[in-house]
Amino acid sequence: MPGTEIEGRYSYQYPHPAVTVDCAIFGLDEDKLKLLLIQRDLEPFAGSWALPGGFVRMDEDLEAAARRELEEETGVRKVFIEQVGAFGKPSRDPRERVITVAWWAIVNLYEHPVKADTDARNAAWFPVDELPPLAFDHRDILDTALGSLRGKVRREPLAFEFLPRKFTLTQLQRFYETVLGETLDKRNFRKKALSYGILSELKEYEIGVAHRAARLYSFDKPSWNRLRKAGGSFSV
Amino acid sequence: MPGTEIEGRYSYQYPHPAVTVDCAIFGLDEDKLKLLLIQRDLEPFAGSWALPGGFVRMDEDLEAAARRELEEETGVRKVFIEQVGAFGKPSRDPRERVITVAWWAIVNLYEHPVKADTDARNAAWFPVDELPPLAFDHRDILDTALGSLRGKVRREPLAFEFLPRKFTLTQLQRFYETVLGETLDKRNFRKKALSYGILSELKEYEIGVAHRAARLYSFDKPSWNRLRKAGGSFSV
DNA sequence: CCAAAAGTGTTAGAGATACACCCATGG
DNA sequence: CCATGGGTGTATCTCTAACACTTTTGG
Repeated sequence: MPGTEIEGRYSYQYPHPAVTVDCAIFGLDEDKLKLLLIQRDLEPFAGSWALPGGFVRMDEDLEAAARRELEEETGVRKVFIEQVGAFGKPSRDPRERVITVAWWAIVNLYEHPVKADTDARNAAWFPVDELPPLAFDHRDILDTALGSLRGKVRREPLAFEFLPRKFTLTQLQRFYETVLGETLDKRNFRKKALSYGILSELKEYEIGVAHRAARLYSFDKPSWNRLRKAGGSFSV
Repeated sequence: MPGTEIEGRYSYQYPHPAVTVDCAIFGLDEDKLKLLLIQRDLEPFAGSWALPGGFVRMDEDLEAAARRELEEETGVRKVFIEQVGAFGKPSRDPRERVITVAWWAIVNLYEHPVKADTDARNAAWFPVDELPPLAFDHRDILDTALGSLRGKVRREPLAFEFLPRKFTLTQLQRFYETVLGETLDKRNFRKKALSYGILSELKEYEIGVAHRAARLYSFDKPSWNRLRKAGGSFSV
């Protein structure tokens, strides 16, 4: 490695830990932020719940490994994922030294319900504020992931990666309230959301609701790109 | 690993890449933000400049490894360091698969000048806006590290980890201007810095300057803890 | 007395917050 | 006609940004 004295045939002169990726997969359900967990069937921590994860293959990019795990668990491709960081306390896995690179993603929970037992593994969505004890150092990882998620969501228009292409302002507000865990003032929220000029007002409305139908909007990506290039930001 | 079917004696069933830490060590010099680089003497990238780094030992925490590298290079202990994240493109090191966990630190450049050639390695400080081409993917790492540094410095009172215990408001302002790469209005800066109530006005003044001596301040950590607990923040 | 940096307040504008009622629809 | 959520505007306040001159000190 850079700055160290390494010979060509050095491969096993240096330690080679196992490296995994673990994914904090968030979903929204009825105004609750939920997390997808897998119940372990083997030791250590057999029976405990854990973040889905797996080994990084030798020729596989870290992000690709995370996406592979995500897809195996949920069937979802092409969502936004973000790295949380590396976790590597020597004792975090009792079997051997395992360094994990953690990621988070936020997926539409309705479209991807559980898809669990395919692997004979038990999977379930838990509200983030009512989680069971987690295996390994997954509680630490989750806490860091949640901080990262909330920070990112505040500063970048991630909501639109998650919402359907056409959405109501109330859906958008709910998204923020649920992810951030705080309530927002309706009028102020709408004013602000519209003020960036990155939402297109459609000539369509919600259907099938037992009350006045809400107008639909879509995310105007070109406007966002222009705004971003002009040094603009997006925050709620 | 969590969610995967692993047996006890599985050690070499799964890939074991090499894992390193690399450190972006920043220092301030005459209103310039500088970065400590090491000139490589071996292939690959012999002669190129690189971030200091090295292998993570099998029983060593990632942060401990980063601190060890930092201390080897600069002699500095007990400074604030922050993880940037893991970088692991399969091709990033031509010799074998190497995943690196990057960190940044900010040290006092005067107190820790170069200390380089102890290892027969050439080390030097470069202004961050006049860097030579870097080895491996270190340019990527650096760019990410700089973003992380600037974000962190804006939101947390890191300046005081770096400045001497007693400092002038001008020194504080310089710190921010240098790290953030932008100039700040003197009156507004002072007003804001003092508004948090986390600076103690000392009854001492700068000495030995050829102009009016500036008042010294110190960081009042208890006040900061109180403010932080009350949900307060610090931003410039 | 000159050079160099310290120190100090006010104003205007932008953005944030607080707040309550009528409207449209389906059942 | 009722329950449910949709939709709207204003006033206040706080925070930010812009801006220039006098003071102190050492040389």
